[in-house]
Amino acid sequence: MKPFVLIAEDESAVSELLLYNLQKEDYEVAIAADGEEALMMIDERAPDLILLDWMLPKVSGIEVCRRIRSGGANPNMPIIMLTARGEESDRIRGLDTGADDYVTKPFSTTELMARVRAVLRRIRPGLKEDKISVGDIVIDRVAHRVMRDDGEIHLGPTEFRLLDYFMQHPGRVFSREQLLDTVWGSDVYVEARTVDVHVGRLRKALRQDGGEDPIRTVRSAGYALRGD
Amino acid sequence: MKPFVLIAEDESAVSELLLYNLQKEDYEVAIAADGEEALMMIDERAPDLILLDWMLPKVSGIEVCRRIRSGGANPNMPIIMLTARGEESDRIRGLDTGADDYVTKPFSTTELMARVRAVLRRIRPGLKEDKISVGDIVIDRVAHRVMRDDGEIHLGPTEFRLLDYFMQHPGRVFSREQLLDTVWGSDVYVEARTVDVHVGRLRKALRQDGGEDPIRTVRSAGYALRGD
DNA sequence: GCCGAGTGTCACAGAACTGTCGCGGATCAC
DNA sequence: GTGATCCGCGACAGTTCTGTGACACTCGGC
Repeated sequence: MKPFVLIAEDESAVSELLLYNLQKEDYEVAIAADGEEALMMIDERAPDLILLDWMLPKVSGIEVCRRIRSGGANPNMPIIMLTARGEESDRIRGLDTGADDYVTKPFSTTELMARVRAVLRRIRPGLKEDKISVGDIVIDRVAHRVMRDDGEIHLGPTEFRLLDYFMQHPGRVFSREQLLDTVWGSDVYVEARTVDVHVGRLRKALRQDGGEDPIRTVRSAGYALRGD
Repeated sequence: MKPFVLIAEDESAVSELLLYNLQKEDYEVAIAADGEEALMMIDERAPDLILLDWMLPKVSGIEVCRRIRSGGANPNMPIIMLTARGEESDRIRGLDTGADDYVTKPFSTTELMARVRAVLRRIRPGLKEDKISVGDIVIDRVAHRVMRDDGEIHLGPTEFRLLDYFMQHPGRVFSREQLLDTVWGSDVYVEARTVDVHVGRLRKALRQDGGEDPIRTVRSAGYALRGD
């Protein structure tokens, strides 16, 4: 179950940026452009986390925050406030609006993502597990090890990240471009065919002890890990 | 069994900082943002230690402290009070609220961590063992000695701390940066490659009597002690 | 001052990993 | 069938990362 994040922000430049980054980290995301819409969506869709702009049209962010806290479906709903630098920043900290965290604009997206993870981990522990297993494959991200049928499998860094990503979404098909974006990073440029080679290497490593090939090729679409 | 620490603190800046540092020292941590939540979690999850803010929304820290001491599951639950400087600090010491220790904000995190360790050691002796063994390696932190197959191994101070840290988390991979942060200290600046050299020296020392290399290199990630 | 132990940095060689290419086989549309 | 794509895989050159010996520097003991 993906965590569902609601962005309440009227500047589309900001909300689009957040949307892009959150989706990349595999959250389900929705955008509300004003306070009224935000309150409606909070009520209807019960987000796991709200990124709430301080200033919003119709109903301000502060008011939204207050209303959440003072009743409604879930008064403990995690809230991260977004505020422009200097925008009553001193008073904000003093006010007991009840946000879980504050971020001042302009913000670093990586920092914000880290805070999102931190807040969600606190609320929904076990969100990012140390160990995942799919079928007979077990990946231990803390020890950085991969096991299959109690035999250890050695993978290079890229193959490890690739398998890790597949195992977070078993069964799902990813295009080469998607894989390059997430596993390699959106900033590096490499040929799409490179993915094929690494998938090949990953398959070879996983087949070592005579196991079945756990990766499915979807012609003209991409690759997927065979779900269980 | 990891010790479980509850942070009862409404300022997220403070609680996040504590969260980060406590997790780094391998405690299990939870945060309560007000007194009510704190009491609930104390009841439900029986923490080994509470870091309790003096001023808390809904139910104050003092009141939480009083309620713990005057009955409930464990009246001897260790409590470290966090108070703002000058905030009735004189009276606090006079009051018999029954906290085990007091720390005034702003506090040094290293000092607070030391106090946390101290309180837990007093309450749960043997929590941080004097001796740890992983595989055939035994480290005695009190005597500052390392044994392997009944032969003593001499290590320099840095190598000793390095091995000590590895042995607290066998199997886990640490990046060079993490190791510098914890083993060297976050305030000193040294090259990341320096870790390699010390790991090399540690390996050499541990290989003295012909034993296997107990340290695993994880390319582009860091080092780990081979778990048992 | 001298000494030895301990430390941080560097340079270099070798190991491990990466991205690309090209070929041949598999699969698809018609 | 047949031409056009698409994919698996071995090969390879280039790059990155790691292990280690060497060396200079610090620091406390004497």
